[in-house]
Amino acid sequence: MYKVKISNFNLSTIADSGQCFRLNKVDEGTFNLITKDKFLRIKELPNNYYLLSCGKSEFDNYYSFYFDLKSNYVKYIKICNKKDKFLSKCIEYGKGLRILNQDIFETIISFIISQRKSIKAIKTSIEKLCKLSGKKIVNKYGVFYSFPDAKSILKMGKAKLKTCGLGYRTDYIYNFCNAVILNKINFDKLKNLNDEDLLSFLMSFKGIGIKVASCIALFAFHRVSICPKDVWINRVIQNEYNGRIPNAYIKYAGIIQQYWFNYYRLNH
DNA sequence: TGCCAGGCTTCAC
DNA sequence: GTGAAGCATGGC
Repeated sequence: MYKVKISNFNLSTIADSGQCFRLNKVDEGTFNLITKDKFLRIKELPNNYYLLSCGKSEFDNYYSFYFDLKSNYVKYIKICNKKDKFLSKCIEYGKGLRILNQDIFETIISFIISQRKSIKAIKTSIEKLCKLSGKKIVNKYGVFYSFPDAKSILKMGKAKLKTCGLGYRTDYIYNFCNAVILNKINFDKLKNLNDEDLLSFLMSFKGIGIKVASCIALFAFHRVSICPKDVWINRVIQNEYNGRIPNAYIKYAGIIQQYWFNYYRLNH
């Protein structure tokens, strides 16, 4: 167990933000997080303290980066034009938001699943996938399942994979996993690509278009200028900004859109 | 119960 | 290059 103080951090907001799908509230102030094959229990304590089920070294080496705790969100928030009442409202509403650094493979599969699904439905599909092909994790908090790797997903076969409620996305996922094994894709090397090349690489796979590629680039590669445009963000841009993102926001458009998304999705 | 969801591919034009 | 049709399924 490790107790640590974290400022500008709100687990409920992050859990509802649609960037990760396995951070779940189990009780008021208590959350479970499964990333890849790791389980974490987090409990909120008074005065911005948190009790984590991991040790200090795991926190320093993994979760501090995962939750993007080294970034200064006050700096990001300052970009907001004070006259922009809409964004100010979104930022106030989304206080404690973080753009996570998630596992690349897990993020790719999760966002292929995400297309034309509600967040609730995405979570259901992902849990089924993990239960059918992930590794069992048993601890004092319960029974959980790791996020499977490409090999485990392929081993299931298409028919079983489809029972995760994937519909026409089944082939996309199956083919991507096949490519991972056959082409021996080195995910770490992708980190060296510039934004444009990274998006092109991701979009070379069937089932990954500009929106899904942008989500992957932002939520797994931390490309904070890339702005995924889904139905909600398009509505915001149309209804609040006359169809165009203000120039001042372009550098951190990925972060700005996350505040927009959180607010707009839950208030319209 | 019909409509919508963190869209993409395919096919006209 | 742009626009529209078709797509599987869960959740509300």
